[in-house]
Amino acid sequence: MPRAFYARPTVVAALDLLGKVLAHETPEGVAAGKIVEVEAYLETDPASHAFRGKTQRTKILWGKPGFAYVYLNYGMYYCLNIATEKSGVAGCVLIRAIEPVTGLPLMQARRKTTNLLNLTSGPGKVTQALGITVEQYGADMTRGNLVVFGSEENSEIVVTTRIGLSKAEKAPLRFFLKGNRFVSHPNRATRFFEGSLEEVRERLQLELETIR
DNA sequence: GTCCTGATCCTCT
DNA sequence: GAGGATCAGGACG
Repeated sequence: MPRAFYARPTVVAALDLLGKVLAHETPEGVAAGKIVEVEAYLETDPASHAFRGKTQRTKILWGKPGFAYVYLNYGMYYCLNIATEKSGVAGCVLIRAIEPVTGLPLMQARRKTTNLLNLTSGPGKVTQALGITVEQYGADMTRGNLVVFGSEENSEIVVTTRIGLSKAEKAPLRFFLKGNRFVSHPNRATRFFEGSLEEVRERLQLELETIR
């Protein structure tokens, strides 16, 4: 997807990322999957790494959109985010789950499991399966080896709270494809509402006025 | 299925 | 020096 795709409000970009294909090419081969679950992190959001202001690690979130923000979580798992919003505004989308499309044997080898449903159903699993590490920090995702490209699919979207936050966060900023078996923790979070892309976007627009 | 724990290390205070 | 945007595996029902 082009830079302009990411240079939009984080929630809008996050919703549009659902159904797109995330691909990573390495010397080992290509691994790719359809994005089925994401979370939005906003500048004015206590749960966002951007909330406490720019640091060496997080300054990229204020930079140009479409670049990868990768960080090590809990000392052992990497999380992949894509920077959003125009330059000067922080925001990113966390890729939480994909549905395997290409490079299944490679992903299974990296994950050390053949169980399809356990391959990419979580942010740490996605990066492991695709071979994404801190090396991809700052990668331009509008071109190169780590990219997102379009697909036609359009299904119902479910809106919930985000997963695993210690700070009490009740914002409707996690989105996933309804009924998709590759979503992580389908029932753990508080469910707000669901609907088509258009319906969800409209309803969130109302909610967002109180968030932003 | 649910709940709980341990692993492990970078980042910011 | 504390605290994570997590995961796997075990206990238990």
